Amino acid sequence: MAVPDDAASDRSDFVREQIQQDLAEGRVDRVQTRYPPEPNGHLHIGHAKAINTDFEIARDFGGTCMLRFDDTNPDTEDVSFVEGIIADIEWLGYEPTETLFASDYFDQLYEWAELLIRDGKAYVDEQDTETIRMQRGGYGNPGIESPYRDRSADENLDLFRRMRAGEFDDGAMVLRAKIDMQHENMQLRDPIMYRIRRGHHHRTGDRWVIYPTYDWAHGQSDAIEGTTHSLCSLEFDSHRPLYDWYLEQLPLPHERPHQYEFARLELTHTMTSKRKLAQLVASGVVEGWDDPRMPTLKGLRRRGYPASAIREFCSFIGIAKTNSRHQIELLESFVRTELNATAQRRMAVLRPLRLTITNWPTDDDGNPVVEHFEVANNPENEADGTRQVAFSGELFIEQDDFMADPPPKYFRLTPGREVRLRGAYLVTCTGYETDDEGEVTRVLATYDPDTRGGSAPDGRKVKSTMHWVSAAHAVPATVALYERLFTAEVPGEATGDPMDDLDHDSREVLTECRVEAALADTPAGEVVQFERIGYFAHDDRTPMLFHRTVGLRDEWANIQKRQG
RNA sequence: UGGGGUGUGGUGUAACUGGCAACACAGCAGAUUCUGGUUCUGUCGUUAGGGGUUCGAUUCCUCUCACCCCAACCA
Repeated sequence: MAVPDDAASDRSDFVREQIQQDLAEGRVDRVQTRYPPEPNGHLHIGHAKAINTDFEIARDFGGTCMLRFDDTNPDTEDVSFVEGIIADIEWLGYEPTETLFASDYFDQLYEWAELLIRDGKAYVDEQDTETIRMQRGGYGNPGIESPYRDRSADENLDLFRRMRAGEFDDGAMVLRAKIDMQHENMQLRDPIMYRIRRGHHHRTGDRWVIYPTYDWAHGQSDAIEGTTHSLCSLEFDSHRPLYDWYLEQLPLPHERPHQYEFARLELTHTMTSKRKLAQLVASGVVEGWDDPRMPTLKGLRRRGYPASAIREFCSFIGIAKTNSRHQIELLESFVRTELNATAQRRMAVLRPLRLTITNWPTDDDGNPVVEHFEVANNPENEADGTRQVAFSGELFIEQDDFMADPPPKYFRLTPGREVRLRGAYLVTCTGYETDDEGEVTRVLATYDPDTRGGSAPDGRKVKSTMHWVSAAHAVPATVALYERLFTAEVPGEATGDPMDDLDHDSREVLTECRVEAALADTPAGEVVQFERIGYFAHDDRTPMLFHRTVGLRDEWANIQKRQG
């Protein structure tokens, strides 16, 4: 099993402690986990935590981790999901020891079902769904035993074989485990093991018309594969006694696996309901499962979230049994930390405002002089080297970087003030032009020729350094800015429907951006830092389209917020 | 209703199983800085509630409260 070793391996949690104890006391002599998705949808950030947990725990104990598809419901599953899940796990950076399918165990599961029938521990029930549900009791009502509960083993066997042979219609009968209709745990009130379904299965085709339920397939699959520690989410805790009961009835090829439950990952401003996510896609609120606003792994990837940042985040938050919701800001801080170290710096002007250097020289032919400056690709990493950026007398700066009448603590360009154009010169604002509506259309400034490279020989300081592009050398680009898809921290908390908290303006597309020429060479999918703005992912199919991964930390924004 | 699970700063996670409640994110203040970024320093603030055992309780006992899950022929 190959997994990256960037995650902390010295952390402790209730699962790791359990495993240590199992090892120490000789209950197991190896560790095997599995990640068991149903191939009926796309993986999202919540799944990343489960994947991280299963793979990292196995790695910490020198064990193995399988990828097993729990494909026991032909109605909802599809190969495209199998392929998507495999690709997403690989992207996340994990390599399963083996990729397996519960459907490969259908024969074994069937044999074991017959064994239970012969032992008098399972029976065929011919009642309909509604009746069975009513008889299960609950909400203060006692369970009622099915009239078919005490059939002979021979009769059950005959019926079950004919179920498999396709003699009965869908829903006509089911195989049930014979446990205890008065059990206080509802899961043990004669649970369904098999139902008749004529859907086409993505792997077994039409070979089967009966399909095992989750409970009858899951633990047995774990056991067949040799799973030692079966980790799942909290809502399965009441299934654990059933998990154990089934395994106790069967001759297993390995030691018995045990199930442990931990809390799912939830994030603020994020909704991970598969059905509702599908609704977002279907209604066109987002552009697809890989829309950069989606919490899917495909979406996060397109947005520019590094897989390593997602892994680090998952490892950091650890596993616990408390239902909780992590702040999306924490994930974002992991993304920034990773990108700060790795992303190449570039200059990009998102909302251009013309800046004219009025004392800029012309050459012998009367054309403005063009100079080239060498700037660092990443000040955090000298090995990333430098690049050349063209500079001349006509530039674009960010509209936000000039104010004719600035509020307190505004450090940027304003009439009379000197600032630095990053890597180039110190310039002083001498005036500005406006249109009929008073909008600033052009800023005028003079440069100090003695400050070439950006520092003054007399050592004077400026309060602000600003990014810029040369009007004649910059190239156009489209930049998509994203807000949170859901405005509420807990989508749906107020009304019960997450869709009520949807921000229908969560994407702003800027088409007039001017960016430095080097950005045209950015590989598809790569994330760069637009200096002073944020991290942006070059789209993987549309050249010169950039998605904002996450903004830089912005103290000025905080100041403005406080100023109201 | 029955059963199961969980409660620690604004948020999330820890605390050698009885011994100074810590780490991160967020916030605030300062230093550094050719990114209002980064980095560094400081600061803020926590054991759901009552009772009990104990020299000492987040930890043990007890009662109460709150929240989550199960009661599909989904997983």
